[in-house]
Amino acid sequence: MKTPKRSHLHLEHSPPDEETLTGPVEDYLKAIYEIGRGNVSVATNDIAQKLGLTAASVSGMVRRLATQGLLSYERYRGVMLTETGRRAALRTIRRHRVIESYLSHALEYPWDRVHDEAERLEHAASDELVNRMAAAIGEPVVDPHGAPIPSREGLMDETVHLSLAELGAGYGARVVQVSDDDPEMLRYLGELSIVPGVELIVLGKAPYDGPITLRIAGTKLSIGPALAAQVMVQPLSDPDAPAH
Amino acid sequence: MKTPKRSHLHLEHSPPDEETLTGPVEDYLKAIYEIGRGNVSVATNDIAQKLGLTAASVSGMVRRLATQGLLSYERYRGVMLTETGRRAALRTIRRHRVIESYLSHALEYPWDRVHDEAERLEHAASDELVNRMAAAIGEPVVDPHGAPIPSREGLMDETVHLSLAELGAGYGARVVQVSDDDPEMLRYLGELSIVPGVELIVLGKAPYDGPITLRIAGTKLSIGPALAAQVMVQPLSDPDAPAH
DNA sequence: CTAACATGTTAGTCTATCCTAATATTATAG
DNA sequence: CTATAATATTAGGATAGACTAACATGTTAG
Repeated sequence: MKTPKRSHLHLEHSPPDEETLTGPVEDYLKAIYEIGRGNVSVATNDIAQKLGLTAASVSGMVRRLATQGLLSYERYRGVMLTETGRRAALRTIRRHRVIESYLSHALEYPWDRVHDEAERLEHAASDELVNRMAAAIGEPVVDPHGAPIPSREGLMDETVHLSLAELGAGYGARVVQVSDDDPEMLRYLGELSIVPGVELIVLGKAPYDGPITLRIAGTKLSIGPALAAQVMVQPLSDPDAPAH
Repeated sequence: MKTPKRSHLHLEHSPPDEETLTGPVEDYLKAIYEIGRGNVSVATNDIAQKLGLTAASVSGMVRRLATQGLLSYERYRGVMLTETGRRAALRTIRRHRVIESYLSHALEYPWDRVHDEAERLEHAASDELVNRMAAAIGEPVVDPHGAPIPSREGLMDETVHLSLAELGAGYGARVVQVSDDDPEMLRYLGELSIVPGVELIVLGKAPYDGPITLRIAGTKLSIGPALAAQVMVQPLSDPDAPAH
């Protein structure tokens, strides 16, 4: 399928027969994918907020992307990626996450700094480079924050995880993924050893959105619910059972 | 010296208090540096040709770069980098060559493919990334084609080398550097083992721009003068002496 | 020293991407 | 079921970067 399907509108100036998306276009597709988990209709404002743009800018861009067959768009009704758009988004996400992993594993980048660097490199790196990076560090399946890396074929694990804030008192869980875009928060989580792979137990939750008390690797600590909401976990089978 | 000096023109719209050069601007500065070897006045047409643009486009851009203090410009008279422009150019050249070296050493990129990849990455990679790459492969001083890498402080070996085409018959020499931007030519040179570091002897030069006969590592071969002109060499002390 | 050629610049467009301000649509609270 | 709030879109404009066509300046050959 070399030629992307066109939408009903037909304002095109040059035939978009390509795979030569610009940086901003890749950013839009990625944002739309990440907000909509791939196949839900997404609101203009949410895209604008995620990209740090005005809603007006998003309206304009989204109209053009629709004429290029990357998404379907009904005004005032939001936006949904087409299959072509979805593939492009996943390609960019793969690049981003492989680059993050490579920086972390091969160049000892601290985990709070890989995101910004990858944000720029993802638009410049060729597929060949990304694949070589992935091979060099053993084809990782998650990035340093625990986010799943799409395969070369464009498949990604889309499991939705529970957040630590949603976990009931007494439950044990393994940290699966943390939000990746706030370096300061990442440094703080790192200090607390709240990183993908570690196991923890929720000792207690103060009411009215109060702090959550945890035990991690023998240490007791407590964090606020806003932070806990950024930490995705996989509950361990048995309440009160120690991390196996 | 945080504030770049302004030229006579004063059309600026936003204060360029920067270090935030765009990709195209970095390309212009790099091209001007490479054509002028750093401190010679450079012609509009030469810049246009090097960048694959029209002369008209270059005229326009160059005027803007002058208002930003990156180069000095007198219309119809060519262009010369300021100290600020020179530093920016060398920063980009360092990025390019470190990236080429890294791709080659750490990711086993073939030497004919590193240039194009670096051409895109050089605008996206941070100084931190470039420095980590350089450190990871032992602070190389030349790139895979033998071109010198500017230091972090912006100093570069500017030695001008003889080309193989200029070398007299009977002379021995060590290949120092080859032109980097033609992948096909690089593959061919690689097949012939004409790579930086190897020693060779010019056995003969046919007159009227005829082929040049060489011995490299025991093998005899001959190449045309156009190709030989792209190979820079360091003559070895003694004519007829075998490569020591 | 001037005509012809080479080289360089300006004028006027174009596209991509963003913005602000004004307007339109949809959703919601009484 | 309307008035208001929330959301989204259009209108109009800016900037960076590129192009073509027309014009200007320099250089050089007789």
